Amino acid sequence: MSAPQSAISPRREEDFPEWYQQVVRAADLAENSEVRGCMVIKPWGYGIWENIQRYLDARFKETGHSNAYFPLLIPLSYLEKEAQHAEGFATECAVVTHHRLEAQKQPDGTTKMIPTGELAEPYVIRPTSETIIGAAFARWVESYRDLPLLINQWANVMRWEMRPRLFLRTAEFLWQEGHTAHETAEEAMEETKLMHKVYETFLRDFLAVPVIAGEKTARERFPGALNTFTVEAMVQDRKAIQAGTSHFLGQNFSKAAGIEFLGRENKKQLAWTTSWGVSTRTIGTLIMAHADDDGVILPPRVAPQQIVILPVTPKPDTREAVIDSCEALARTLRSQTYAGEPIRVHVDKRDLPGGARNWEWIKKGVPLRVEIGPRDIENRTVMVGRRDLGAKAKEAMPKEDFIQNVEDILSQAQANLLDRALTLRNEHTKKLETFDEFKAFFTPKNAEKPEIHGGFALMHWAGTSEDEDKLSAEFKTTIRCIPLGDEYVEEGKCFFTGKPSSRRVVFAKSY
RNA sequence: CGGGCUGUGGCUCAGCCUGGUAGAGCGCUUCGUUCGGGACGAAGAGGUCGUGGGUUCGAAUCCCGCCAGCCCGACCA
Repeated sequence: MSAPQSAISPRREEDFPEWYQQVVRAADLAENSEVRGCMVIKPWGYGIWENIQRYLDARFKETGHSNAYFPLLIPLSYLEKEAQHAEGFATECAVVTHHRLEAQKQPDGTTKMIPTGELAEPYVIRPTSETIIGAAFARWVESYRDLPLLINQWANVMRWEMRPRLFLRTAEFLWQEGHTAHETAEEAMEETKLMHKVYETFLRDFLAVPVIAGEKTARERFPGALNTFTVEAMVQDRKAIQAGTSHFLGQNFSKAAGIEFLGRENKKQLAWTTSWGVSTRTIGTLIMAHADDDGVILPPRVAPQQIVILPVTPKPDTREAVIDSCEALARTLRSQTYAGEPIRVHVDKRDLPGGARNWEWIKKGVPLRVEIGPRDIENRTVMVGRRDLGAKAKEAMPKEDFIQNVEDILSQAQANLLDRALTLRNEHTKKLETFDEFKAFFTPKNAEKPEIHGGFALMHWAGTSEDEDKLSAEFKTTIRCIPLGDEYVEEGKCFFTGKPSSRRVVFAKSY
């Protein structure tokens, strides 16, 4: 009878991880499958991914990259070529050891399939493709004239994670991985930074998620990389999430794979390589950054549908006129653009109780809901609900005004989400000086049932990887990055070792 | 991989201790009444109780093995 306080239970402050799972379910984004750790991405969730792909793919092409595709299976020996890399991924690899099945009739009449045909050399299902792409690059590169080689692939990869969570950490996930080879270290570093910048812009402008861009410490680096650049977002439980990484691989992988070329001085040289990736994890980031206790809130730019029109049909005799009016409005809106693309509009004509249908779209996070009923047709008005202003927000406006201003309204919704996320991050980012302050910041007040606490701590740091281990063991905090901006540069003293430090780093708990 | 817990209609779960052969709420279908609104009533569909074995006249319930999932650790995009 009476509607619950909020559509999602528990609410964020009650149990954030459970809230997250319920939001994913309520919005019909994805579900756990029968395959351990692997999810089924449902149309609404996949629609988000398609938009992410479309945006990023355009940026990659603009910056000179081409798409290609490499095998899912990697010869085991390839993974052994780069020692650090091999160790980094060793504990999470699925291994293919057989290539055929034999049907065996059981006494009870059933059939069992027995793997036979053992492979001489097992294959590993790619956890990432540096090694096999490196082998291809070695074949493709002979001269400095073949460089730079700028390749991206859209693919699935598999990492046998211990504790999977929808979107955030699944055994199989979708991503793009860029792989490039260059003549000089400078060029490769420039590429690494360029793609890092692309990711930062993507998160901010497209997903409305502000990020701190920075460099990883040695402890947090990609296995085999000389440098890893990251973009770190803060989500609503104040934890950090790594939303994209760009790696400067130096000559490690060229050495391992033999990516050699004849240089301008007729000398054999090793190429300098990079790799960079963004995964379906960004969908989890998006949810945790923006969703509220009534479900997902999608920034318009990434929403599969930006506007859903809901015909209000109280009486059968006006139903057809209302639907016609909705369809006409949809056509008008679709002929307009937002952020350079035709506006995506859906008319939900399903014969469902109006309230239930409305709530479905609230939980899915569609940016604008537009209701049109018989009275609106008479008055030439529409009821507009902006999801970013809350589930209940609803405003009547003349239809012509809405059509005139729809692009602005979408822009405002997009900007509002970014502002809100930025405000949250600023509120929970603190410059701290002492170990005691650090400890207080990262210690929950209620140890039994830890409340949402902490955030980003900007600390002076001059410690070692072992010191990072200690802090990680005691507080579950890690250095998320050494941020790039000038605002982090200042003289001070490391809070842990007391040694002099010339810039602050970002400490946080993370996903 | 260690420690704890759990597997029962689509979903959430009760029943298990004290064995007698399956229940609720939500969801779904149909009909009616409502309806600018996450409505109400009635009727109905839907379950080899994770799996294999054992004990028993009889097992969702007791015992053993296996599998899967969840939570807490270690690992991670």
